[in-house]
Amino acid sequence: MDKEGRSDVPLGRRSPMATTRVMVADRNVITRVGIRSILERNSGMAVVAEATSYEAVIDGVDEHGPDVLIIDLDLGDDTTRGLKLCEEISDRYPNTKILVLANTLSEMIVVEALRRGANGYMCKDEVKADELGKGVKAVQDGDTVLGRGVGSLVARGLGSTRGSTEHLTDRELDVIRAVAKGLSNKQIAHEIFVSESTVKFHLQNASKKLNAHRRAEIVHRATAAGLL
Amino acid sequence: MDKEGRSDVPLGRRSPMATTRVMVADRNVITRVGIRSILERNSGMAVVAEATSYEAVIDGVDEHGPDVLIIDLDLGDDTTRGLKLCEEISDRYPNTKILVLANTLSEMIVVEALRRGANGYMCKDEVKADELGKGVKAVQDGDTVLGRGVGSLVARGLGSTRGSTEHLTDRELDVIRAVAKGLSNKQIAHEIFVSESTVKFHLQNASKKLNAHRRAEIVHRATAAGLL
DNA sequence: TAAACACCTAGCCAAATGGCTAGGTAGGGG
DNA sequence: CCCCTACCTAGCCATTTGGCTAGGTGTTTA
Repeated sequence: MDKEGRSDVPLGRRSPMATTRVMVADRNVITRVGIRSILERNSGMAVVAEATSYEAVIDGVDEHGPDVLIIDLDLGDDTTRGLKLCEEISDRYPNTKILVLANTLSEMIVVEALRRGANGYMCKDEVKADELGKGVKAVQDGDTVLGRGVGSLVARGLGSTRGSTEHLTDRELDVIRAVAKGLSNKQIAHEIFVSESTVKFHLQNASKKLNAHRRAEIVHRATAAGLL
Repeated sequence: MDKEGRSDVPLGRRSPMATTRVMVADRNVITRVGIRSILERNSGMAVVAEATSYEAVIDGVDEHGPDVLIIDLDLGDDTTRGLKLCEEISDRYPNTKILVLANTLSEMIVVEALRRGANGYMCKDEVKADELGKGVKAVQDGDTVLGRGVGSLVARGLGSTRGSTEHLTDRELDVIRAVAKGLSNKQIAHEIFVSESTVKFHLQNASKKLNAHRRAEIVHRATAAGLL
């Protein structure tokens, strides 16, 4: 998996030309083509790489050292991996700015992504064609970009006194996924090899974090947040 | 908005040229641009209209009489409207073939869409670039197209003895939405002005239709099916 | 007109849930 | 070293649920 070396090539601003080198990570061809078209239409941008899986993102960034990585966090069946990827990329390749382009909009994910090194967050369904290019330029310049709707969402979140943005632990997610499958606490306990009490414990904690009071609501909110 | 007339022009195969006239309905710019790029890349196709709302779809079809309408059923906050739209379009404009291009894949929605006049169903995340063009051509030729993954899904569904594809009634959806909000049966009963018994009744029916046994699972499945 | 459907209501009972208190371990970081 | 976090367990009790049976209405459709 690990391709070794290659870090000897200086990343970022390597070209004397003013073209912004963009990499697109999205499992959806239509979206990739769309982004490419929009970006290459007018402004001096070039899509130099594409990826459709988490592994390919790392490889691509390592190989092409793009100025900006446009990424949909949901590249598989575990959005959490997308978050971790942000952390890894921003950590190992600080010259590559990250612009998250998500399908769904959830305060929790937005905050989490930014906390882990993303430089911008936009929502596919909200963004207008020209905003995409501007967003890419902005993150490249070191700005933090929050697309249409995203900014106000986060602002509202910050406004509320409570830090409603605590993120769920792995175990809590395990339990929630099981709940979504319709399992009882007893069944879940058996499935993940803990006692029923523990299952209830995790659910109680998840309830508080998600501000829900019934398991059906927990599932709903977790789904809406894109955690499932 | 409404450009008047134009319906005097005979629809379909109007042009001596072989170009297929396509209309794209999707709220997402990126997707619209992507589809346009892919279709116009090689094959003799032209995107003659776009729409981003349910109303605009009708207007657009009426005005441009496209050969094929590529549509994402989810153009607002109620997928059900997308289904109804299929019915209306295929009813009033039989010369316009409908190719559904969905984000999510749910047997229930697929079957329902086909039943209501859609000529094809593909999933954005699964489709490959060349398949899109082929799909459009195929539905234009009168074929029924089921994209990658869709076919096998439906086949599996038909294979199972049970007609697991019954669709939820309005009332059932009301109740499920309330459940997703975390309300108890009592609260739901109060909210929609029926007795608690009725709420339980609707939930029992929904359970059977969705093959779920717990309200959390009902919410999950309904969400996965794009009904929420 | 009969069947089919969506809709509404009642009551029963075992099981599951939510909300709480009150403990325990192990690891990481200041 | 202590604090914080994630993780695990126990018990209590009121409330909610799932699953059932057994009715009712009005509308649409064959």
